[in-house]
Amino acid sequence: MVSLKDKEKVFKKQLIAEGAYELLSNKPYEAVTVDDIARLVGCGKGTLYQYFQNKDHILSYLVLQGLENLCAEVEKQCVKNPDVQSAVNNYLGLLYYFYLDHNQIFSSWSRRKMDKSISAEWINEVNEKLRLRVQMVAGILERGIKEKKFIAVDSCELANIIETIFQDLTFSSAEDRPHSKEPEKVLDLMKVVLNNGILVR
Amino acid sequence: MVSLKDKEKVFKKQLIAEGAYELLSNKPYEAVTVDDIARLVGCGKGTLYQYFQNKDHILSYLVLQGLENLCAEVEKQCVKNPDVQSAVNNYLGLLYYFYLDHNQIFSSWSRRKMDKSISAEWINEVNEKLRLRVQMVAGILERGIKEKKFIAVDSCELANIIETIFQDLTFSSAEDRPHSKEPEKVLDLMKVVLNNGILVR
Amino acid sequence: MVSLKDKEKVFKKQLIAEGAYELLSNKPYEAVTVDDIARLVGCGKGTLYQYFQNKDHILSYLVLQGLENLCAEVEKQCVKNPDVQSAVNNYLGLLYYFYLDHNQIFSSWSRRKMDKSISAEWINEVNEKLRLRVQMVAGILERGIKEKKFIAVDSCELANIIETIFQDLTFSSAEDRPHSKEPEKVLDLMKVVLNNGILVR
Amino acid sequence: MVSLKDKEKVFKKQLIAEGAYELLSNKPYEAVTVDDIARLVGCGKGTLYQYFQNKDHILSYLVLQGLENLCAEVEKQCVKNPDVQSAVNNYLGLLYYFYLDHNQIFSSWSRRKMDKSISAEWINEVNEKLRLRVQMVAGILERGIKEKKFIAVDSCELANIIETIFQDLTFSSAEDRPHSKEPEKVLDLMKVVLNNGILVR
DNA sequence: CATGAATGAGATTTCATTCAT
DNA sequence: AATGAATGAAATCTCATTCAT
Repeated sequence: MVSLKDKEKVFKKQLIAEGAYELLSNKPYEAVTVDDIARLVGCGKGTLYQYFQNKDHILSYLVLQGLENLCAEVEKQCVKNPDVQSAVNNYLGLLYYFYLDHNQIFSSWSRRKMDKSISAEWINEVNEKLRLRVQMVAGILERGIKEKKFIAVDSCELANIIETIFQDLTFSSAEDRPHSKEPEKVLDLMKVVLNNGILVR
Repeated sequence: MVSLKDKEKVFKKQLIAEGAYELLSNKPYEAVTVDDIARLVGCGKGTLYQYFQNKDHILSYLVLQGLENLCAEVEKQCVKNPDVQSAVNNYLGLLYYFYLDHNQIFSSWSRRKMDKSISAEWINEVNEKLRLRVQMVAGILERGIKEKKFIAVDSCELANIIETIFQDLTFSSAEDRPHSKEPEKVLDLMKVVLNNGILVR
Repeated sequence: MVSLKDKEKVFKKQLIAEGAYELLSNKPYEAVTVDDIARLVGCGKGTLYQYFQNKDHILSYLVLQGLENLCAEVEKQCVKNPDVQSAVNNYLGLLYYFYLDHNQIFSSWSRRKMDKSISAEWINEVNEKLRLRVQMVAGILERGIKEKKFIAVDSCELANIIETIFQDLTFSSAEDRPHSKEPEKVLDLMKVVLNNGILVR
Repeated sequence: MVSLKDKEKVFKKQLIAEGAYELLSNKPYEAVTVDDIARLVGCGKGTLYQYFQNKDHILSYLVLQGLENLCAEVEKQCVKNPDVQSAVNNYLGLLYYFYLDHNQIFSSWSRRKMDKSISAEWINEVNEKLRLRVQMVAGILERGIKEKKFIAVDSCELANIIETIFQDLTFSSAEDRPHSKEPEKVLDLMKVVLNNGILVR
């Protein structure tokens, strides 16, 4: 049984995470101060440090939570989908909107990782989740290849490419490109291109 | 007539830019100090401020110079190429290797831009160049569509998508993905997918 | 008549003091957090503040209690001892082992006192006890001088010097000096030197 | 040849060290902020960090410099003195006044060392110097024992004890003891006791 | 021109103390 | 009476930029 206190702590941690998410998904890590987060959440700076070990821990938590949610959704909408083509299209949609929200956070995270500012433990947790997801998608692609629906390329490699394309398709620097204003149209076009290529048959 | 002094100034500015490029293309902006650059270039910190207004100016200069070089290359290898299909494939290659080198710098730049740390003047200059290039590519695609070689989609939008895909394909966070070790193979696969899609005909 | 509640309070205060003693006699004041003490004692942080006004109060309490215990022992083993020479030697032993235990605490205390962090009231209480003890020893030395057993110097001053020597003999910085591993031998040597000096007669 | 700039740097480092000495020899390390030192020296906080790696480095520098000066003095006044008894008495005087000045700093230093806050390199440098000095004194005592002027005890141990006695004789907590106001008288008494003991022959 | 010492704003993090439950 | 979550002052340290030489 989980005590009331414990539930409250979990709730508050989530509250802080949400405030941090609001800021960190719109501004780069370096431009968000711990004070900013505390102020938005409506608590003192010190309080944050009761729920997270340090600023990087907050970021890592957001990355991991995002990935977990995405994985669950992929499992539901793609892995369990018997039709590989619609499974892949669903996946593209999930990825697209996911990175539309989380790109800034992921960008910040990989930067911090490069600087070796992030503890190995958190890096491992995230890598685990990333690997898991690519495997799920590779499995779907493999299925499609066996069913002769997809071209016969290395499924893992293709999964990685799709992953990367979408991550960066929503990359922050894109904010002033024309397509960013009509995300659905962009997604549709992406699907057409990915499925059929740009060459006329 | 350009005086000797002016030539010297240009030369020295380029020297500094090269040193800065070496550092800024391998580490995020925040992890590179002005001291680092000065030390690598072999001059005093103060000297940098005689050639650039501030640290952000150095970054902007690198971005702009990179784009200019790329534009010139695109003009030569793509715009002037009568065969649209090989023009596009050349462009993919140029983009791919360009971002392989310049991704960190572009990532840093867009982050700074978001923080409103970068002066409007430099942002405009860069946007100008970006727009110019997309237009060049859109022109090629348009040509291909007219020749019935490419599917009939909005050429501008498609140009943007290609642009973004490649920028992010080389995104820094990719450093531990499997494909990062064999860039040529990745590029080939990208071309296949982009040309023909993943669906078997 | 003392109520049961009062007895409980005294008992609990002592419990806290013992936990604090364990930590504060091994680490400098600054390195021991109120949290540490509460955790060792097995109660909440807030509880400590019901028995002590603040962290400094805990320290002062330990100093005072230590001194009181020592005074009682000195009274028993030295003041009431008819043989002045063995009285003094007993005193040296008491002092030596007392400071072996309490040095860190005394060091912390005097540091806090210098910072004016400690309330005048507690300082006075401690000074009172210190004075009392020096007087007891001075009394013994005086007796020895009258009995022509000790050299005729100012007894108060000599008492102070002995006090200080022993306090600092066990000073924390000594931890890597050779003698720190054989305390009894050190004590013996101290006694010899103090009694007879280092000159051969 | 040493350049003018280098000389200036050494001079300024010394200037900062002197300011820091003034504060750190009167207050415990924790009670002195980096700001305090900078303000006293008359420079910005950042300047200190150009001359010292961090706050602990300043402390270590003071400790080491103090020890070096003392060692030089001991060499001159004691080691080279042919009369062992006056050599020892000179040593007592040097030690006494040295610790009168440096006690707070040494106390702070050993506290930091305990907390493992101080880099191993600096600890080694200081330990080296401490060992050197004890050896010098042990040599003198040894000489005295051979000349049958001192009692035949382990010279190293005795040197250590003298060292410790004097370090702590001037220990900060002593500031309100009566003898602290007349340092010369205390020193004289110490010499008498150390030479002849307190027992009447 | 070139320099690099000086600067100080600003960031993260700790922890004694309070106070609502 | 007991608790421990919340607080925010205060500390250290970094680094882009300036400016006297």
